[in-house]
Amino acid sequence: MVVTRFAPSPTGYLHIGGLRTALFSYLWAKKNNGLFLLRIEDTDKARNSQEAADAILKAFKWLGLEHHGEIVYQSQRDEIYASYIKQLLDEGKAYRCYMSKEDLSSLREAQMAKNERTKYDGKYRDFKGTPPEGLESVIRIKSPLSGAIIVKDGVKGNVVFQAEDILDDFVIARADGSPTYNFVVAVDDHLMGVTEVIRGDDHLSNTPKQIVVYEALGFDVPSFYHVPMIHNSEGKKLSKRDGATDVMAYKDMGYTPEALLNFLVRLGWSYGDQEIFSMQEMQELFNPKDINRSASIYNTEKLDWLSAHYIKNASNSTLAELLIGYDLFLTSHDKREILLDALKERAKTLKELSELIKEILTTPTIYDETAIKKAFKADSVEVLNAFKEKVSTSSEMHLPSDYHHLMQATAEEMQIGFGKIANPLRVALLGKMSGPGLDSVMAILGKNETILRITNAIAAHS
RNA sequence: GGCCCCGUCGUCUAGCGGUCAGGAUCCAUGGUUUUCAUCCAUGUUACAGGAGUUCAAUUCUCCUCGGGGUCACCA
Repeated sequence: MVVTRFAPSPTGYLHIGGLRTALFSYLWAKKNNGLFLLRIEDTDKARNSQEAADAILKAFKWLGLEHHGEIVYQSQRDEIYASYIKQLLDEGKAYRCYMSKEDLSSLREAQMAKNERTKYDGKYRDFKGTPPEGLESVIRIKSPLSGAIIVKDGVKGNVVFQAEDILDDFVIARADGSPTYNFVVAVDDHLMGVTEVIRGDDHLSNTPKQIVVYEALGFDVPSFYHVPMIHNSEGKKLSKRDGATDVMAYKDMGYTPEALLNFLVRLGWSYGDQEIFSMQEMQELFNPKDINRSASIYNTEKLDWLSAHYIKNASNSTLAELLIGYDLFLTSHDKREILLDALKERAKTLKELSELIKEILTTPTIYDETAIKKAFKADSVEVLNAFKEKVSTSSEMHLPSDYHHLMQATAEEMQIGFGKIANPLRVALLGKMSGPGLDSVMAILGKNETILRITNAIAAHS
């Protein structure tokens, strides 16, 4: 069975990059009828917060990404880690190191001065004497001093590291006894039964250390897929300074989960020329072996296009429901279909759509000057009056076609082109030159509001 | 700096020795439309550079250059 996981450290909100690796992990588990697990990496008590963990969960909920089983909090697993650390100690695969932080940093300085790689020198690796009195100790794992460590990576291929280049006896438990990242990752991934680790490629150089832990503990090493970074426009790793990287900010901007997820799944992954993926399709088609090797630059042009696509293809009832979040209760509006049909292809986000709706439903009080100049000619008042007269004396005015017929009749009777009536009417109804078809606008507004707006415009400009 | 990864249109990408280097987005132009938007059509733009291997390299190898990541008692 395929078991994947997402393992954020709760130091802040869920950002775009994390969401993408979470999505990849989720999709791969789904595709294989496997498990997608969630683990909160909060071993560093000083840096983590429950609020941050909750924020991440909230984002998952909005996006509809569901994880299996209980959430694993590393901060609650001290005894488990302690027992494995004890095991390594007992087996002689790890040892106590009494070097003080001061000594460690002067060791580093000396190495840097000699232009050597900074690493722990193994002073206590084979220490057999009596432990120094009153000194704190950390626990270090015995790493191989030489030889190659090969990370078999599903996207990068086999990556070979030389032990002497990168390894030293790294700390697996701090002075206060708490375990460190590279240790707990390996322990938890094993205990949780994780078979495939999909994560950012900033973790690639940590992987050899984790392999050291896996091997010391006798665990099977899972498969790795290191996903390239998402860069900002400067080509650097996406950070919190890059503006809207909080996933929930996209909700506020009016993007839907389906648009955001579709956008993200195509960042670093592709399936031929296909651009549009429903959640269903993603689950069927995603495969981590098709992940790109190179980093991508974050740019929301395509997100906007995707978002517009999903909005104009959404059903009116779906949109009406989403719009409730913008204080628009179209569910009870009898002109809902006409309104949404007319406006949904003009909005890139739900927020825009809501603004468009509010705008059209608001009686204009100011009229765009250039529009007046362009459309409100000397004979316009006469034309509008004639049209208004027709509207007021007609009884059944409901459909766009009802209004369209009256516009046509007016134009014919006055022997003028259609534009002679449409242009001033547009300004009268909307206050500007652009907008949806007028017949739809009037059907949405209804007879009384239509007459009112025409009357207002005439009064303001005659 | 050591180690590791990466390098196709501005951006997201297809390509897995022989292609007019394809699609999408963006931008521009034209058409449709009473206007705008949508939609449709058309167009501009890319294999970082240099050596090799080969009958043939975007594709394989090496070097250079460029970019990124990582080197903690953070994750």
